[in-house]
Amino acid sequence: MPHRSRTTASIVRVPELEYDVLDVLIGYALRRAQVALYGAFDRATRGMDITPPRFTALVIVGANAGISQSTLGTVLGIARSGAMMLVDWMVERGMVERRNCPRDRRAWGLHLTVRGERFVEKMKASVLAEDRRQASLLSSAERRTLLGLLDKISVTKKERRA
Amino acid sequence: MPHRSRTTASIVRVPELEYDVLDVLIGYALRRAQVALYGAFDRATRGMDITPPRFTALVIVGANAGISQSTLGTVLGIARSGAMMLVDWMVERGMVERRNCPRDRRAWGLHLTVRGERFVEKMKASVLAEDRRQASLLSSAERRTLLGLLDKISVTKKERRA
DNA sequence: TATTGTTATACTCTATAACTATA
DNA sequence: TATAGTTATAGAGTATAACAATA
Repeated sequence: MPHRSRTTASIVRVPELEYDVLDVLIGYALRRAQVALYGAFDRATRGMDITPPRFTALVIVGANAGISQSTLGTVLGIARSGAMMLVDWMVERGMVERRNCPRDRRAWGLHLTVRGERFVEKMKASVLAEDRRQASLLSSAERRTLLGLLDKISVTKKERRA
Repeated sequence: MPHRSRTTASIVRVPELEYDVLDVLIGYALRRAQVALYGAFDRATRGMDITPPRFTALVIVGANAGISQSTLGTVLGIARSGAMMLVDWMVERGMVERRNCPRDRRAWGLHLTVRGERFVEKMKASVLAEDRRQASLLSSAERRTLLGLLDKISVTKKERRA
């Protein structure tokens, strides 16, 4: 399940066309909405060289100092090898440090550097503002409703069984 | 903006972790929901060698006989070259035919074959059923509300200016 | 045995740029 | 000039499999 690239794509609704079953599929409606929100994300992070997985990784490390690479991968829904490359990227840019983990000598404990903390704050503020701007097409009540409904359907089959 | 691969990924919510700003971002909630719906899509199309772009392309061609490759690309939000490879794939499997376009001799008119029509019907029924099953975590009123809210935020900046 | 991090490799989807035929 | 289709190339993101160190 690859993540989206930097390029701002757009799904244009062509009025003359029939969309058939696509008009009633929650999955397709989600994709259209996500493309629009990715546009907002792109504007918010322009010039920062940030992608959605990088954003998520930085926020998670910032809020969970000492987290391991494997756990980070689980949160992002990617394999260990991918999490590692993501961490490499953050380390190369001086935003994250790998420190020894006292409890498990196999694992690294990930921590934001001071530079990383500054960057994460700036990035979060910018993304949050653009997300709100895009979502300003909704009232705040509608926004809460949307978050609630999305949360309800975000359950995987595995979790439902558990 | 690459599409998702076949592998059913999963974003696991780790209860011990702080999610910080991710909990209030519409964009992140959309991504989680989309991952769950992709799981449903995967189950629905297991063994069919179908991906979301292939599904969308087949449905659109089926509902819009004679459509050109470029228009198809616009609907999917991908470049012409990508639309072409998608059409190659459908043609190789005997689902779609490229016919000469009477109005514009540069373009192809795309049409489903009889085999393609049968396949599309089967595929649509299966995907719709799984989408409903996943969305059955919602009442039908909630489902309509969700579709409406998603539609509201699916407007790109370009469209808003227009 | 199972798990963490690592490395190497391969695959999918998409973009870009250049070419041709037609508009 | 601009657009439709084509071709070739490159890049991002992810998966898988295997290995060493540790649990």
